[in-house]
Amino acid sequence: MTYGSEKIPLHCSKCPLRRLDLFLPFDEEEIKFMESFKSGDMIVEPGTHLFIEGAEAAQLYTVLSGLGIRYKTLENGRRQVVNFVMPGDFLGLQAGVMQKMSHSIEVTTKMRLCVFERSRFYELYKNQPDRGYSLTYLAALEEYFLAEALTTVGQRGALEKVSWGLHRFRIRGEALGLLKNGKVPLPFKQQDLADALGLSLVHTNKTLAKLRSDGIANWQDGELEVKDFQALTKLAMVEDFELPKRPLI
Amino acid sequence: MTYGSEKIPLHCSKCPLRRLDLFLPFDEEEIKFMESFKSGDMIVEPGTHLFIEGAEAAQLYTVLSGLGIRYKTLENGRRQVVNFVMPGDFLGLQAGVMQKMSHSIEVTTKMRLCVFERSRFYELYKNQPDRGYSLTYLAALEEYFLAEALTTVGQRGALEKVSWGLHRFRIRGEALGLLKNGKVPLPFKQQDLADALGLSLVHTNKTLAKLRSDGIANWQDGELEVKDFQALTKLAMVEDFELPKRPLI
DNA sequence: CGCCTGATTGATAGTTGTCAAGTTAAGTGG
DNA sequence: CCACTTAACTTGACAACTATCAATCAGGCG
Repeated sequence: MTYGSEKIPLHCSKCPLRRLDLFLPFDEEEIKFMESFKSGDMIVEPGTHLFIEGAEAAQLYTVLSGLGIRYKTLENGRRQVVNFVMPGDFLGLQAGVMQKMSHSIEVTTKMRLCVFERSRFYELYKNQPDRGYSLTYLAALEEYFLAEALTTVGQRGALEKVSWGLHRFRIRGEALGLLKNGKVPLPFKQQDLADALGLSLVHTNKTLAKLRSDGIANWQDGELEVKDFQALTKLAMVEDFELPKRPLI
Repeated sequence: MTYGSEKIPLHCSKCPLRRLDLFLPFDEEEIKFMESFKSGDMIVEPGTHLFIEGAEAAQLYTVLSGLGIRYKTLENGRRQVVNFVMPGDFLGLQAGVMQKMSHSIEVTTKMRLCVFERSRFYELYKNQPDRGYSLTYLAALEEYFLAEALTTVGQRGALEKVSWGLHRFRIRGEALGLLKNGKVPLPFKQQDLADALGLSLVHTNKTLAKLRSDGIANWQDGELEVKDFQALTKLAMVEDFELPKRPLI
């Protein structure tokens, strides 16, 4: 490990994420088990690749803070951003059950991780059925988000796509308690969003400019400010969207 | 249930799907448990909706034979086909762990199903850790397929998309033992494929015509004949694709 | 100050969508 | 048994959206 990683002991019971409404509650016994299951903490720098598409992985992670990107690459060099990684996400579930990962994960901002050993993965199912259940839950959630993204990329136009993306960022950021003064941090590049939506960088840029000049949303200097949430919601066609609660591993 | 359903007892140990190489092996005890877990068989006619987006579901299914479509609809009336349902697929996992389904499932050809009660879902985790593990496995597989589809819809051009779709059908059909005389059954409509790839019906049709006139693949009368598999593979940009084995529930 | 990355903008080209009409095959009712 | 209807598939013409190309601009950093 030359990740520039360092030890930072943090007991699960003190995990700041638990306080968030976004996550399903934990009982004492579960916390105790997870504490024993956890093999350590780790901090990684921007640019680090936590997983590489097609490779096996010895460690699995829960994101405590920081942001990243899940992506797949094609023979022709193009890249599809499959999802954005945010605190609370469990990374490596695929490597846990299947042999390898189907996508890569790159760290965008300094990230703090909780580390687990893949070799002990099956223990969860054997000793803690609830935790196994939670893992299926998380996998089903990922499936849900991916289906939404697929629908967006397949059926929405450019303005709707970008609106959908920003709406999604705003909702997730808010649920994580990152909303301050009407703004959520959004330190990704326009190219990242373009690759997530299946649009070209240029067209994404122009669409963002339109949302800005129409007074709907402002994404600049790594921060997103939604000025007219209702209009954004309408453009994104997600009238009744509610971010589902999720288990924390 | 007015689905025109009928009873057809079939013991799990005699399930014809087990013989296929596509599925991971089962031991005696597992078969015994599944037999007790299963609540019945059912046959449904084309046009039936097994699940409706957003609704809760009391039953979960394993597809024994027949084909179907998973899809989501948007406010503007457009439809995204999220995946095609084939024998061996487990339906309703999302409803099992989360409250509701994020997509609908419609039956395309007469389908035979193995039925389970959602209320007993948690038993799997409690009493049969291996089965719980398998469910996570299946969910992770779905995630994998969805990510592939997302990459296709987001980053490939029309000819590549259609090639990818046909390649996928050919591979899945073959793995299910449906390949006969170089043909696999493909009883979907062009509109279904178009909705899966994020293309218009007209353009999909014209792209299929091109593949046909180029002597690469022929999809007509509900059957797909791949005449130049290598060329198709190249167009689809899936050089080293291997269909992963999967557990059967 | 020069270099590099990311963002921005205008001009142009191309792929894909939309419209409309026609064909084929299969069913339905008189 | 035959006209009529309907669903799915075809095909050509045209419009629209989005990509690509090419510059320019702004900020960070050695």
